[in-house]
Amino acid sequence: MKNENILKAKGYKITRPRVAVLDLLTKQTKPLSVKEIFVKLKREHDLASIYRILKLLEEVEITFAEAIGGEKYYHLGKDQHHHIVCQKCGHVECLPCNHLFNKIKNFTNIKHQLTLTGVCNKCNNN
Amino acid sequence: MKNENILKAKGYKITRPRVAVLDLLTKQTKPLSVKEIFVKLKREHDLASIYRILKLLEEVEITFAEAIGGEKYYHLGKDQHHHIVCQKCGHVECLPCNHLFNKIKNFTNIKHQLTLTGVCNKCNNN
DNA sequence: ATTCTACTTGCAAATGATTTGCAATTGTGT
DNA sequence: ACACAATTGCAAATCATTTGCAAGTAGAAT
Repeated sequence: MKNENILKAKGYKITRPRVAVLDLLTKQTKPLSVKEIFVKLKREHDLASIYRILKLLEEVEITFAEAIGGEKYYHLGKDQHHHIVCQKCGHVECLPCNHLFNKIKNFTNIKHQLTLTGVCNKCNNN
Repeated sequence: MKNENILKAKGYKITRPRVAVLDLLTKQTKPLSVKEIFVKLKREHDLASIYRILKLLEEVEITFAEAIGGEKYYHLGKDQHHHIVCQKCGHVECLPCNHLFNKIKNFTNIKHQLTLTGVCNKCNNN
């Protein structure tokens, strides 16, 4: 199902800023920070609205977010893939599994972090 | 080498707050947020100092940090292991590889994020 | 043990990311 | 085109983190 239809199906309106964010994310090959999205959309939309839109898109599972160095980065889609981030300049690249070892050659001093999230027992019970 | 000696060897002083943070981290079995460290130390030390201490400890590789949902969590040591985080309450558990599948049984709706960090080509060249 | 000095801390204020309240605006069904 | 609820834009609040600076303290020298 097309992303806009997912929104519509759940009763959300198709608004200019939402379309703008979706269209922008569709073109990306790497995750964007909220600020980057704001700027790439030429500051035509309110930053707070972009935050709200991204949170909504995350809730309906059109996008997903990752915390990289104190900032959230957003992505379309659910296909699992990963990232490699420069410790100095913050440059981010996507890391589909089959490219992993090629990309890694371009970095030194490699470290990794794996974080799983789920819903814990306690939260499942109330 | 003992952690305090690592500091001393690099010319840093062994101060009350630094010892307090190190001692606290030594007792933990899970990563702590800065706020948690501040509270567990009974607010006896300045929050800004704790930030500075943790940043220092990270630089000299006594601790390492991970961004979990917009907040940094700190750990002693370099041994690689991972975390599972409740999406609702933020509860964090450590995930040594050999325990991975046991822990996962206590969570539902599991997703994962792998982030590698390194130093990229550009940063290596200047 | 006392003094000296540079490194550290504590406090307050700044910064950066994100959230929230609210009035004005705008999709969407009728 | 109308009406209403959902959504946006703006401003102000909040939360994590950083920074400037004066006062305090660890550790070397005396």
